[in-house]
Amino acid sequence: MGRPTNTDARRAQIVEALMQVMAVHGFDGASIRLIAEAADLTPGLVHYHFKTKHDILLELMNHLAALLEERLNDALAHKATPREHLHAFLRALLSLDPVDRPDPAAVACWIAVGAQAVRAPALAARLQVALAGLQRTLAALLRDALADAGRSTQGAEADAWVLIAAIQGSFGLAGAGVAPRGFAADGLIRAADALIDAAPPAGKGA
Amino acid sequence: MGRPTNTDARRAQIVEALMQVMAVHGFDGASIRLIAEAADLTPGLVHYHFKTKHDILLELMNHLAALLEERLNDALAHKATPREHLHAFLRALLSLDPVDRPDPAAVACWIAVGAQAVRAPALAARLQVALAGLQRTLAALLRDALADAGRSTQGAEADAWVLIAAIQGSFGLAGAGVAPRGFAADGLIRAADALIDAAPPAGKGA
Amino acid sequence: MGRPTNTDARRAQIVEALMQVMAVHGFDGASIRLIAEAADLTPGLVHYHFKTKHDILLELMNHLAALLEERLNDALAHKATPREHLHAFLRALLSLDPVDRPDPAAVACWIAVGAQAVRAPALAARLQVALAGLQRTLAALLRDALADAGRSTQGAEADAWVLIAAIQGSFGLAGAGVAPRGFAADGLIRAADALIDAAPPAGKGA
Amino acid sequence: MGRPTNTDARRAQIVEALMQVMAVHGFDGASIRLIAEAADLTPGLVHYHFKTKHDILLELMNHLAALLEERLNDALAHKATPREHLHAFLRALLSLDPVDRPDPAAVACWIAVGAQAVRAPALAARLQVALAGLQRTLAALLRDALADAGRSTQGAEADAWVLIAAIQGSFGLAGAGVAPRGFAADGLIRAADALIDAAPPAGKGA
DNA sequence: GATGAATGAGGATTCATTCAT
DNA sequence: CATGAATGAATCCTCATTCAT
Repeated sequence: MGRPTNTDARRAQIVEALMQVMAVHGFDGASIRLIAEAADLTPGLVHYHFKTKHDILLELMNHLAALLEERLNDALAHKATPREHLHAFLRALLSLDPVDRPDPAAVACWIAVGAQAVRAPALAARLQVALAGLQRTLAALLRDALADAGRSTQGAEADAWVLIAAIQGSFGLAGAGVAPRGFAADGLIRAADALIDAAPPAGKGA
Repeated sequence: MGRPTNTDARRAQIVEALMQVMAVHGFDGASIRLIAEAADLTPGLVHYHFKTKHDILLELMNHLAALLEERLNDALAHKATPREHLHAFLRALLSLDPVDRPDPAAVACWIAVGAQAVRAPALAARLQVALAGLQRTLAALLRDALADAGRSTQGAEADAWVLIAAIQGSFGLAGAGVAPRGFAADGLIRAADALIDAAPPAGKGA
Repeated sequence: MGRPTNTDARRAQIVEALMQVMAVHGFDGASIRLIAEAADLTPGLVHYHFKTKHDILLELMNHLAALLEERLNDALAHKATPREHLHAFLRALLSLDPVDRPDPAAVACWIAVGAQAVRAPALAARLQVALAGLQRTLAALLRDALADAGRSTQGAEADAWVLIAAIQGSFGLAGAGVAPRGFAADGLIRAADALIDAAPPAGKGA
Repeated sequence: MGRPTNTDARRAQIVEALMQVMAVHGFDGASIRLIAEAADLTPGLVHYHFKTKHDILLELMNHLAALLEERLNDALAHKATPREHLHAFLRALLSLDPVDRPDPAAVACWIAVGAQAVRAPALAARLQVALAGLQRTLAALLRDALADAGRSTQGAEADAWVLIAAIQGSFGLAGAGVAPRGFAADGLIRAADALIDAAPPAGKGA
């Protein structure tokens, strides 16, 4: 039966390496040589496991999406009032939850992946799926909180997109060193609360 | 005596070409050859007018900042109620105002510039200045609207940053083809209104 | 497992190619393309084995120094009277010994390397080591010959430098096609003899 | 009659600039831009006065030859004993005469020109003429000194070449930072004296 | 699986030279 | 005379990818 395959481990190793390198150098700056060095492998071996550099990026996208989903599930596991639930979720997304501090490289990559998606349709498709999932979860949480506050849930869908845009944007601002450090989590929670509180009362049929 | 200078025109031409190419290929993908072709010049001439490719990017950043400022001033020129003022401003930023549709390339570039700023301190500095200016304007508008609504203006600064993050983020989402087309302007205006309506009443000293 | 290395052979091949090309075109004229052609390799491969062109030059310097040392040792191996020893050494350096005619490219390179050393500190350092070793050997031979002739050995150090300067200079003159062909060896041996014969007698402790 | 020509002054200015730049960067490193900057001119104007970069080098060679000749004449003007005469001449060549310290750039250029002469026949020819003139002068001085010392003048021609080689070589060693600073003048004068003192007596017919 | 040599295209940049003004 | 734009070839070097071992 020969030697047991280590392909999965190697692929994970390479994807992780791309994430680290890409966080610093961007996708174009992440040469196969740098990736191989970060993974402690040879360039040739990288291409044995991935046909092209772009394929590594696709797998990294999957990896990031999985990390995100995991984080979401963690946030949803804690039972609390709907509004606290929403707060916990936003904090988790923005990585400020003190219990579980994630890889800052993942955040940096998220921006880089977004920039790259403009010109890589396959990547954009995967990103869209991940974000759509995120939006669904967020919208559900919003609906719960709105209902709990006796408000119409009609705007939940759209509000969820706005919050996601704000999250995505605050990653970018943080990456560029713009905006006061730490404004994001507090600001977003304020905004979410405002969206709930300013929603029209549930009332008629809506 | 001597040949008249056309440097300013040429530089503008090259910056414009970088913007067009960068919107499609990103900064790293915008080779001097592509830029030169887009500007209908020789690669050598591009380097005659700009010492390095990065210098073109810096000038493009200035150009984008100028476009932004112009758009801001236009938005502020129209007199109206404070809230309408704010709405007009947000619409202008998101380029959905039917009167004055801007180059979509500028929007695409804005994202690419943000991604590049992580690795280019000079660029990040320029971006920071531009965004800080934008935040000041937005905060002022918010304050007016809050005051007019009899609300405390205390949160205006922070709220302005959140709105900017949301704007920046919606550019990114749009670029990646994520999120329903056109959600941005309506969503952001809803959010801005919510932030105003949910603010505590002005009242006691706060 | 894995492909066997041929780096050492390739590097030697490239260094040799640089030597041939440099002898004709100088260092600046020795483009990577020319070097690769001379070595029958691709330009890319040259850079696979040497990070920069300057690195090839450094290794060439080492190569030349090794060739020199080899030649020196050969010359010192033949036993004879001290003065004959010195003559053999000078002839060997000037490459006129009919028994062992060296690569004229090596001589041409020696001049080019000297000219380049002005601008390349690392190269200058290596050159200095090689020449200092040469001077030590030459001074020792001079001392032997002086002692054998009953002369003071005090000036041996300085005289060795003068001889080295004359050797270096005659390479240059030969390269430029100046000076009668073949003047160098005879002239230098005459000069060495004169320096010995004109030295003050050993006598008092000096 | 129009504006008076300033061509000669401009050409001299450019030649001088090449000398300064070449002393630091070598001939290949001396770009037209650098030369123009050093001469406080525009690149275009440089090519108005010289068809090619190589032409400037040729004129520089002439300039250096003229400087050399001037220096020789100065040295020969001082009357003294033949041997003192020779000493003065050597000191003058090696630029250690405290009365008239020359441009160190000229010395640095001299080496660079020599290295370039290998591949520029026209340059080599001019260099040859200059050095042959130098050799004639030096041989004459040697002959005087030999005759004055009652020695045969037969070896004067060859000895002059050796001294020139030593001078040329010591420039190179100095440029590369090799050899003890200042060894050159003293060493060469010692060598010249030795060549005279060790020459056979004039005697029979020589 | 793994190594490392090899390739070829393409990257930014420099530069001598020409020429319109 | 002088300026400065313009050109095109050549520069070194990097890189994703392939392949022999």
